[in-house]
Amino acid sequence: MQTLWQFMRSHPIGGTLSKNDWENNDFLSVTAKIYKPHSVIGRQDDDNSEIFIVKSGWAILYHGLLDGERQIIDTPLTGDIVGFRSVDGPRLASLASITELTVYEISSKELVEAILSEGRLGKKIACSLARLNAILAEHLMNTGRRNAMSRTAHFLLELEERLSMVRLSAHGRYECPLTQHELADILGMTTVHVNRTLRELRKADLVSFKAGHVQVINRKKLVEIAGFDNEYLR
Amino acid sequence: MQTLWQFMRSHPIGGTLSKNDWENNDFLSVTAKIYKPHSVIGRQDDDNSEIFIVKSGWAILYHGLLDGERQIIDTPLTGDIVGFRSVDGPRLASLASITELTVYEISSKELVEAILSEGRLGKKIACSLARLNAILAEHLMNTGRRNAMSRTAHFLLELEERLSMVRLSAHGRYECPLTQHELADILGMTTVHVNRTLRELRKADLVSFKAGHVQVINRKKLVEIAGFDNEYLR
DNA sequence: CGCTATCTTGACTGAACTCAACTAACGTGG
DNA sequence: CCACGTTAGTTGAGTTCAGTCAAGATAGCG
Repeated sequence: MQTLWQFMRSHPIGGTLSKNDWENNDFLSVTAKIYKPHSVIGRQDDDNSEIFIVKSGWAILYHGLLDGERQIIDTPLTGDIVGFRSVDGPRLASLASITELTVYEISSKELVEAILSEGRLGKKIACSLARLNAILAEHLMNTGRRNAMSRTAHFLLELEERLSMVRLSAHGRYECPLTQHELADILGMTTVHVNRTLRELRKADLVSFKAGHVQVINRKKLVEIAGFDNEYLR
Repeated sequence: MQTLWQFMRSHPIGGTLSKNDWENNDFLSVTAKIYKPHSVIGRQDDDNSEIFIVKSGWAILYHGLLDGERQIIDTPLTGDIVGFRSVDGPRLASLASITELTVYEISSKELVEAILSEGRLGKKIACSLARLNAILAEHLMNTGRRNAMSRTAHFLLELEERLSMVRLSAHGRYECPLTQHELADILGMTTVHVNRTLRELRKADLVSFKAGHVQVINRKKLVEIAGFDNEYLR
């Protein structure tokens, strides 16, 4: 059992709040819950209204379409908020763990009440949502206006940047537990084409993705063909 | 010159606040500014940090890529917030008017201060951003996992729903001042293909888009091929 | 050791793009 | 008021990038 102030200090939401700020607010308690790899944490269309904040591990947030296809909306990482809705209602997307995943689970109603009585929390949540917005907008450019190469390159660079911010990447290297199939559902491509594209990227000595390990080889060129600008992740 | 409470009562952000709620807060004044059709209200990469709230008219929020392509992120409508960022920094996208456009312009810094001192504002902003998130996620499904037909159908249904909420659509009819070229940049397609797709939709007696006028003809079938569920717009 | 998930590759297909030409609508200035 | 330029929309022919289908390789696991 922990209070929310602990979350507030986690990256990338930032830690401008001291523990003291929250002493009168520990009614807003959160439990850190641990899930096994490949478990479903929250299911699309379900009515349970918890909000999740990722503490550690990899997850995917996805929406299944009627024809059996799915689109992965985002890969929430440490500090990211999932499931906040503008109104009461069913979940719009499912959250599933990829690795072992630790999440804070907060009652939606209690979080809203806490926002009402503590402006700093409202600000943090708003900022976090604004950042997610920017990420989604960038994914939209990816699927809408970039070809397979530049799209894949862009996403791998995004991951590198996001992971750096939570100390999970350095020197262009990081662990990425996503399968090519999952990558395909993120990028709006087929598994087969993801495979070919990764081969191309490797052959061009730009970036390699093998056995869950990503290594940026030629950052300058990669950034160029991806049209990558990290400003949106700040 | 108006105070922000006026905005708060506008759809779809909802009007749970009374004028009284804001009497001690009219330091947060906002000016409603009117722009001519096809003017640029805020430019990508610029450092001015106003936040815009659309009062009336049509606008597009877009991001230009290096190769001259652009992706339209959203078409903000009455009540929608544009330009809120998680940190200080340049604009991530440009905002341009399509029709005559009236927007409230609010200093980013002042808005954040107001959020800090008034929880209800923070809640409203957070909810508004969460809704935008849901819209972007849906656009992502569109470009990532739906074909031209169902993608176009989906967007036309989204517009119908969003416009209904601000009383600008009824009985499946609404005015839409977007060109096919703009539609293409929203949907991640080419102008030519948008044209062909609209013809198909018309020929199948599903929906017609002619001369800025949209008419849903067979809603049931249209919803079906689009895989449309309006829940995300609530 | 066999089962299953993941990855890889090749051959073929097709949805959407490109290029190009033409029509329609509109505005504006001579 | 018509001539001209400009923007928007339309259509056809040919191309291409990514998808589909199918088969095999690899590897992790119970």
